[in-house]
Amino acid sequence: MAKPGAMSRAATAPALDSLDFALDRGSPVPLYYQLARQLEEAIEHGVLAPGNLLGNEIDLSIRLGLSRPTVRQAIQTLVEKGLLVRRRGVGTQVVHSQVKRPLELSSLYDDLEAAGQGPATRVVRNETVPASADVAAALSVPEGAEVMLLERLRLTHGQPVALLCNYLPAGLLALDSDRLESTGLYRMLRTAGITLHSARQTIGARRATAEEAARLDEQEGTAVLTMQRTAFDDTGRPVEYGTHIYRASRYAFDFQLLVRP
Amino acid sequence: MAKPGAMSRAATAPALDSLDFALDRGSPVPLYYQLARQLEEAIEHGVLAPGNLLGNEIDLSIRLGLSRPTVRQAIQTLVEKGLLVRRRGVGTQVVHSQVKRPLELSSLYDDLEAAGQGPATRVVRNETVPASADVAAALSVPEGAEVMLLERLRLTHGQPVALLCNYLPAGLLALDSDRLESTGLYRMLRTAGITLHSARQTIGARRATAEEAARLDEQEGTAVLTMQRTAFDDTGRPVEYGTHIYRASRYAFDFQLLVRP
DNA sequence: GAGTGGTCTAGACCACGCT
DNA sequence: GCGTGGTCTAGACCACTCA
Repeated sequence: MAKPGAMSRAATAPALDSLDFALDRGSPVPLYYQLARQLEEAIEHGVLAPGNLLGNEIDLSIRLGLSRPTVRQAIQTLVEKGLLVRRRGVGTQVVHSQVKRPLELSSLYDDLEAAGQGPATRVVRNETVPASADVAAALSVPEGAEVMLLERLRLTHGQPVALLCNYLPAGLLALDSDRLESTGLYRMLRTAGITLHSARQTIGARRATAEEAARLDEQEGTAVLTMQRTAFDDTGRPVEYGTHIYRASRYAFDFQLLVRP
Repeated sequence: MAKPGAMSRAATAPALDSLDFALDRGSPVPLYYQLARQLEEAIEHGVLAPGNLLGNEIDLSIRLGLSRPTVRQAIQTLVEKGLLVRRRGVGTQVVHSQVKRPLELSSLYDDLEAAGQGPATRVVRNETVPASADVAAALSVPEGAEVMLLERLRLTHGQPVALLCNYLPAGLLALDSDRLESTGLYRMLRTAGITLHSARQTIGARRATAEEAARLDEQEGTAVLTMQRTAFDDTGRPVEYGTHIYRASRYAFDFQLLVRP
């Protein structure tokens, strides 16, 4: 009982038979997505345990009244999320634990989420300034052109954690400081109709300057994490450039990588 | 002419008409993959310029003698790579530059590639040791159990860049120091039939200890980048745990994120 | 040899963005 | 309204794994 690994590797079609998936053909939500979502929940809730086989796709599609491609599409999204593994001639099984929650890329999402609600943010500066050389290069604007500068201090539990300095092309959107403190930059971009597509990041380390240390409540010379990021929208135009400094004693980048075959 | 953005946004079916894709139905390589590969090359070589529309999927499939789902599958893989963007009612177009080469996740791949050939690696220790508490927890083995310890120094241009300390479950594979210096750990894992599935990483910063500084040719107290990583195989079992230290003055993590809708 | 996922086809209807 | 991608169907054959 207490011995892990004592049971044989994979039970054939375990609790899956008794699972009833509720598919609503009237819903605007795609069927494959409804199925994927419910499979994901079953895995999260442990109804489908790690190592369990899913049963073959054809049976599944018959049982669910779906076509096989639709079922495959549902499974595929979970494979891409790292929750399921497909093997030819074997079947589809739930990944053996470990890989679960913090799937998404993160780093960007960390900040996305965090900016959304959790930690507090204090806007220190919010104004337009002429672009310096590096900012101009990152945003593809002429040097000296007006850009928006946004400087924020992020805190958790009343303690400063990071110093965020962001630059955006002038006139991209209205940056209301109050909304920024409660809503976060990326959410504001999205509601302004700007759909992010990709971002390039560099993470490094160095010692804090006296001013940085003071702002972060640390001693001069402590090690800090640095990050520069340029974010691009759908069309490939840069929409944001940021230079961030994180207090290494209170913050680390934590994320999960999926190895694509 | 020199004015960017002067041309209208997207030419309808530009050079694509004259592109001849060579699809070999006899090849074991899937058709969708052959097509994806050739589209990708066309984009890389600038035959398909950023902003160009691809022409609708149905015409494409007819022209190529493929079914629409197959063409979609090809396009889909490039969308996931960030090279193409699909818009309803508009079409599929090449992403506006910027996003190109260093697409893959990296960090892991950095090291994968780097370990493969580029920089030199010197194996400092290669032996079995009893697992300490943190190692035991990461590898899911009892504390004190034998594990392989691998300590390497990585150099570029004759300069030390990183101190890599890795732990693997005992008996997982034979670790030949010579091969490790020329082939890299991850490549050895793969050739040993171990297929990596995912990894959890934490990137932080701190000041170097005297010993670390000496090994990295730095002064005591410099800021260094730290990374801990646990890698899992297909079945979710941990196969490797690493604690790495990078010289911040010579190394930074550089990667690209794709924002999934 | 039996069973699995991997690929592929030839249609269909719908939702959305544009003009 | 028209054209686009988004979804879905009901089949088919192949390649691989395992007993």
